[in-house]
Amino acid sequence: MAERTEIDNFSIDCVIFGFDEGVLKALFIKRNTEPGFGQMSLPGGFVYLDEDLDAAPMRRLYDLTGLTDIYMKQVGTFGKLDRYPLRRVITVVYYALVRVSDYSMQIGPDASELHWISVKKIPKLAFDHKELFSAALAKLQEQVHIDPIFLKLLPKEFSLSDLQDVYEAITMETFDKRNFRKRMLSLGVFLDTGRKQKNVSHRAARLYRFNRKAYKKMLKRGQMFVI
Amino acid sequence: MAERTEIDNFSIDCVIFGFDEGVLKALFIKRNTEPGFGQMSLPGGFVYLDEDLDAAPMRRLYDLTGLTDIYMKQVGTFGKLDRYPLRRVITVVYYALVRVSDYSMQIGPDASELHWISVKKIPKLAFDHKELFSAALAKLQEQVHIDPIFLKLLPKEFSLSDLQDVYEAITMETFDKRNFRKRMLSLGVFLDTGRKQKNVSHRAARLYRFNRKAYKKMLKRGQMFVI
DNA sequence: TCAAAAGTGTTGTCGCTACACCCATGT
DNA sequence: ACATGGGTGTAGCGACAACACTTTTGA
Repeated sequence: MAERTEIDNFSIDCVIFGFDEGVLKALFIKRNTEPGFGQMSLPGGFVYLDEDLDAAPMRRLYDLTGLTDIYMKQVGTFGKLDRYPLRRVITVVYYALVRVSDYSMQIGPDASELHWISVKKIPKLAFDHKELFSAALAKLQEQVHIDPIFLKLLPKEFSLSDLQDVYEAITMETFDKRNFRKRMLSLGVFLDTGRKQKNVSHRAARLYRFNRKAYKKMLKRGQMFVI
Repeated sequence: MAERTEIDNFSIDCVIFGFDEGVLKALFIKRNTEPGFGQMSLPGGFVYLDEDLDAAPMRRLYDLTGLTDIYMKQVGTFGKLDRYPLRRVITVVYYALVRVSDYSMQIGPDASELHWISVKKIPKLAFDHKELFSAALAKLQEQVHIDPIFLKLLPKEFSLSDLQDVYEAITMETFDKRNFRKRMLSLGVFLDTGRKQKNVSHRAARLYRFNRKAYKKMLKRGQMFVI
């Protein structure tokens, strides 16, 4: 591949959220270069001069994990003078949502170690990455009421308990099971597949599928995923 | 003033909202340089290398209008390759809220003309500024339910009708007068000053003032300005 | 038979909506 | 006296919160 020019005072950082066994996690890199050697940080990188801004985080995520077609959303842009020690760098933060089960680990050249870490147990991060991460989490918590975010975190077929687990993990609240189900089913966007869970050591749950057409109608009715 | 280095592929643009006689307006510049000569555009400019990102739109607004201490909020960052004809420029959009009555016109060197234009009658704009403007308006429409935005648009003392006018102008909806007042007064954050309008050719309205302490309590109760 | 999670209805309360007329003031 | 906006109350309905037990399945 030919060398491409980077805009070297302009970067992107990604907060990659995944959902794993009822826990909301994010993907971090242990830095193996200075500055910040040995510290955890968000995966990020510079933007190429001949690359759309929104393409940069996608490319970075692909290099890191091999995943494509990932849902990404811009969180905000951070540009304090001292946020990066070597020089002045403005960064745009994105969050991504991935199914951890789809995820295939591919360690790129500048990522010595990748770690999924629970959002409730975030360690000290390099530079101002804690602030970037918090902004992304706050944005996700806003969006969960507006968009069908669970779609990007759950498999195609899922139980209502899975759904509730996602909502509880993101909002950090707990909900009454009956009220939650009533509310979700009343939206009319979940289709009972007739199938059930297999190989579970308890009563098997019904599996549902999201119905996009019904979702469009729901939006026209002005309904949301607010709980 | 000493010359400062600009980051020349990185700019900010401002959508400056004002409220004037019941109409929500935004401030535009008629460009007097190429590219886009003669077209309306958002006030914007480059970021200095030794300047915090968030300081840049404040500086630009000050140069343009002489106003300081203005409420500003980041809308988003736009970075398509072809968005600016001369070269690759990534731009961060901010919106600002000003009281048109406070506003003192000061035309800077690269602004041949400034115009307040109703958000319902936006003309063709230079480059991708229509998209930037629309994003800012959408953000404002979200925020109006969350933050006491009217404070930045109205004088210190205002009538409930003024308040309703602001909400209707921003949301582009109309509300029942009785329900609107009931709702707003029930929040307990508006203090009757005992004063009334002067020199109006109809019954004078009571003037209210916003109570910040009561507002903090309201937030703790989890209430919002949703209508 | 036990453990673990799935699944299921009702009732009360509170908040929202809809709706129409009289009042104060300046011209 | 008239035009203009200011100011007020109620009733019905619908949405949400609170709440506990039975069912299914595999180990």
